[in-house]
Amino acid sequence: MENVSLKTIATRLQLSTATVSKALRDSHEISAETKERVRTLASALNYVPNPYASSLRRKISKTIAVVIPEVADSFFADAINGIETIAQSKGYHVLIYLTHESVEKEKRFFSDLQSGRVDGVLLSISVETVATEHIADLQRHSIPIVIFDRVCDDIKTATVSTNDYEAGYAATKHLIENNCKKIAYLSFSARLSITAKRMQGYKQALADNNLLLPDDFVVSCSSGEENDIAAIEQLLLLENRPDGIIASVEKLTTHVYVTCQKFGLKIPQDVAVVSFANLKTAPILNPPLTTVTQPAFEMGKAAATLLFKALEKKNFNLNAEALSIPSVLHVRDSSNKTALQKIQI
Amino acid sequence: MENVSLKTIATRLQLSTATVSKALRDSHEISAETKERVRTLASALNYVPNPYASSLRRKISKTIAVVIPEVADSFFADAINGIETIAQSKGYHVLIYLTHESVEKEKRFFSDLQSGRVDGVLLSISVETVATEHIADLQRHSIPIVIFDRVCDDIKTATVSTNDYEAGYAATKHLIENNCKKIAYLSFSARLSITAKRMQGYKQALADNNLLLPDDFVVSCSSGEENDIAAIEQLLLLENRPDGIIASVEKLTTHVYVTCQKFGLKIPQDVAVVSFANLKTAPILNPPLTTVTQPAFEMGKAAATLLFKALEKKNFNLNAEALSIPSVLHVRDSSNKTALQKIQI
DNA sequence: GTGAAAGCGCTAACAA
DNA sequence: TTGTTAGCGCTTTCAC
Repeated sequence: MENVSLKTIATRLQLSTATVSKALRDSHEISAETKERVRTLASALNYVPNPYASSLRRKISKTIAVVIPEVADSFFADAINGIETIAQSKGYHVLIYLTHESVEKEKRFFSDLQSGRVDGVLLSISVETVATEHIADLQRHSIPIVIFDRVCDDIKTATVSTNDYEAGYAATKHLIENNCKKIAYLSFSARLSITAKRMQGYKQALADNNLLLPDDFVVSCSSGEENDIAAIEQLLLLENRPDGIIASVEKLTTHVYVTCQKFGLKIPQDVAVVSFANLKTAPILNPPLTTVTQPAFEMGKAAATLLFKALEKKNFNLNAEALSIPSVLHVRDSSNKTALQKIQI
Repeated sequence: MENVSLKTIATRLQLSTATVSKALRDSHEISAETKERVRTLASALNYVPNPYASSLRRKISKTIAVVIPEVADSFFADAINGIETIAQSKGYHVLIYLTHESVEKEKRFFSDLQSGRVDGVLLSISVETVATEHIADLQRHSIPIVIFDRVCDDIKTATVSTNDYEAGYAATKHLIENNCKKIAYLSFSARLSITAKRMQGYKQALADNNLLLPDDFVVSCSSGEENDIAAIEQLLLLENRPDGIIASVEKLTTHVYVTCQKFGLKIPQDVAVVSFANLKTAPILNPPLTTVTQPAFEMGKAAATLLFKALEKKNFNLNAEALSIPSVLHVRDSSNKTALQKIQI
């Protein structure tokens, strides 16, 4: 099938491509009659403009990039959903890049994005990302970036996050109120904003309740599944083992549940559990899991909305924006045998 | 920051853009010395070629589109992972389009893709898709398409699926072997290849075991969460209620579990359950869920690999390809109190 | 081994 | 209101 271009239409209608182009973009300088003729033929021929030709000329791509660590995580899946919803409504296209938690990949993506391939970027940094020159580099190319969830203070731009500190505090307080005295915190990587803030909240709640805990109650889990499991097992084998656990990321939940079962520990009687998770199956776990649920979909929408504001108004100052959307504590049996609650944090 | 182009490098080196272009593409007609000078300056200036200019000229975009119903589903999340892995290794970019089960959106996406925006498409059709003209249209523009998971016989192209019929059969047989006599099947949409084939397997297994069941043991669930829940409740309130349930898609699992609990029905004693699902939490559900697990990641990789074969060899015949990667039946407590098994179907 | 010139399909400035 | 011209940044003959 031969491709139809502006020229095809122009020749057939004895017009110039410029006129056809303007007609299709509904320019006021074209007569109603010509517009009509052009539109009719265009749709009859099934004309679809070549976006790259337009992009080359106009220097805008109508495309954004989403750079995230992974998709197989309820948070990111929901966030993409939110992003895609907004992008679709704006007629934008969405490129997906997965870093798989590797800075090297992140850097490669960012370097490529200097090419003009996209008009803006939504980013959630990899766990390895400490230096942020690659991000600043892209900003110097005037590509607006909005960082969501896993933010980074070094990067001067808009952020969309949730109240991680308060959530960590609320989760811990909740466990304390349910008679936990020895609460462990499973960290993902202390470098990551989200885990760090959640941990600060956890520590503050402990301090506010005069609970002093040994150092090994904060367990770092970020060096592979095997190691994570080993670390969790070690924690639960401590003579002075915890009676409460806070899992700072969703994927640790299964390990905690499995390990408890392996050691014959009952949840919540022996160990109460709260996870930062967006699992749709939380209510049907054994036992139902108390979760801190992030507003993933909303965060995706908010981040995309901010990005489009920056794209639409060039004098919009992204640096001034730091949105926070609250998480929700869903109390279920894993931390509490009695009431089912939904607490806005 | 001003953008560096081929021209920038050419002027600085007193060369023509043609030479620079060839040097960067490592053409044999350029001297080693010139290549070296060009490469050095290019990397010093942080030159990144404009993909759209190249695309316009060469008529290839190094980009593929993934058109799927949703992301917030373990199968599609894992599949994207597989797709992205292959795409990254080929230096390709991935555009994501979510149909949210709407043909209208699917059609709009396919119409846009006629523009030359992508070199190929990976597709899993929406539940509403019956007519497939929009897909054939795109094929007429010589864009190779590989359909995965939710295939469609009307479309003449390569497919990657799993052995849905056998999986449906195996799941049913498994329940029968575990003493279920009245097995219900929760369909998603009978039009969809996957649910239809799973159902055929289910029916054949029933027939092979001389189990005759009333029509209302096949329940259609595809008209919204509310309705799905109502339908499942109705099923479990039947006087002659099922003692086994097969959920043909992941998202129905929660509804089944919740409804059973609501009615005080014990899984598996009162009702055994098997779900087609890729839930990472299957082992820690209450009770652990017996699943038919699709090889999502592998299917994504296989589909992408096929697409790239078609992209690389223009005489590669996609129509001849119909790959099937087997699912696995993970037997857990929801269908069986005793042994834990992993059965290759 | 290098360069000049044309052109991919579109848009924008300027004439007519 | 319409058309001419130039050019976005790159690749590709083809000449030198």
